[in-house]
Amino acid sequence: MTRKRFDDLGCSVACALNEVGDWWSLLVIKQAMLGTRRFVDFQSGLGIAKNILCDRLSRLVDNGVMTRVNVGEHGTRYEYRLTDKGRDLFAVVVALRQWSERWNGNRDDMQLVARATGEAIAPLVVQSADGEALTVRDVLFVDENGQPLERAG
Amino acid sequence: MTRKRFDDLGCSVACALNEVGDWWSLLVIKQAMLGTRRFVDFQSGLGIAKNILCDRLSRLVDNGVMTRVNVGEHGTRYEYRLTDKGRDLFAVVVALRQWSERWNGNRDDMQLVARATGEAIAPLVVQSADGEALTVRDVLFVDENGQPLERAG
DNA sequence: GGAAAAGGTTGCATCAAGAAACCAAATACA
DNA sequence: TGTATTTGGTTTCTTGATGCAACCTTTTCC
Repeated sequence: MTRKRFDDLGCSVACALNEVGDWWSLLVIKQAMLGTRRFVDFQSGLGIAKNILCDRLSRLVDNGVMTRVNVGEHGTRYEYRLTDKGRDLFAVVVALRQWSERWNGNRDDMQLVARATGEAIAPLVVQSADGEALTVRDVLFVDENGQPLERAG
Repeated sequence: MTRKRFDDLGCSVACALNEVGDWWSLLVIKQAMLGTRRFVDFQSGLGIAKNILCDRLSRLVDNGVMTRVNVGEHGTRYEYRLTDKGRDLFAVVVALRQWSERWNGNRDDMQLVARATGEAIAPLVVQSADGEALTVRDVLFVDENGQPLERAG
């Protein structure tokens, strides 16, 4: 059967997962944030099969997350770069990193620091409009009429 | 071939994706954050096949993201609830929601507001230790010795 | 000009996803 | 109390995705 479409579920999260929700896409994006631009570097850096990498890169390009630019002097030699839309996934990548480090321990061989200070970046916090920290218990899902739906416990 | 393992890639993001990185898991978690606890409610709320839902729920339970509690009076009637680890994925879900709304428009039929004020929550911002907003260009990936790796452009 | 690298494509074997049918235990209901 | 329905789940089958290896064309290096 065809893979289920997620963009008609009436949910932004589903819509996002439709674009970057598969096993490899976010890792490709993270690798791009790390500085990788060439096909072979993505391949060796991630250990991904070439046909899968082809498929993911072109899908990311189709969705406007990355662009393919021709850098060959006499023809076809490509670089894949993040667009603004792709770079804006930084918060998602950081959120996943921090969650994994908190609950699974740091299995990472690299760390993320601020360029200016060299210090580790701060934990992401969901905040209200006036700056209060919010957990999932402090929020409400409301429909378009402002009517609240049930909430997690 | 067996699906590639992501937890031995030496990357926290890969490790996180190994637990919640497939198409359905994050949607199940988001649904749980919305208040859903029963098997049938997940099923009808997401339109997911029962065998897939079974598999995802038990995998999430195995990974400590959710718990299965028996609420039957004389036997087996289950509820699936988020653990602290699961609730801590809130920032990831919010990051994905906000990204999707920014770049794909709001296709959501519901909104996320602070329970106390009723106002929409603030956009997530990656910050340095002293509170400066950071983009992907403002950070450095360093290895365990503090040596910087390349970075995105 | 020759060799190697870059960027794919194709074919094949295996695994997961999706739909529907089926099932046992536990409630609801008359 | 007896029956119908709900709940939670398994099984079967078909289709799609994944991983690997081989091959291929253009481009760059020397």
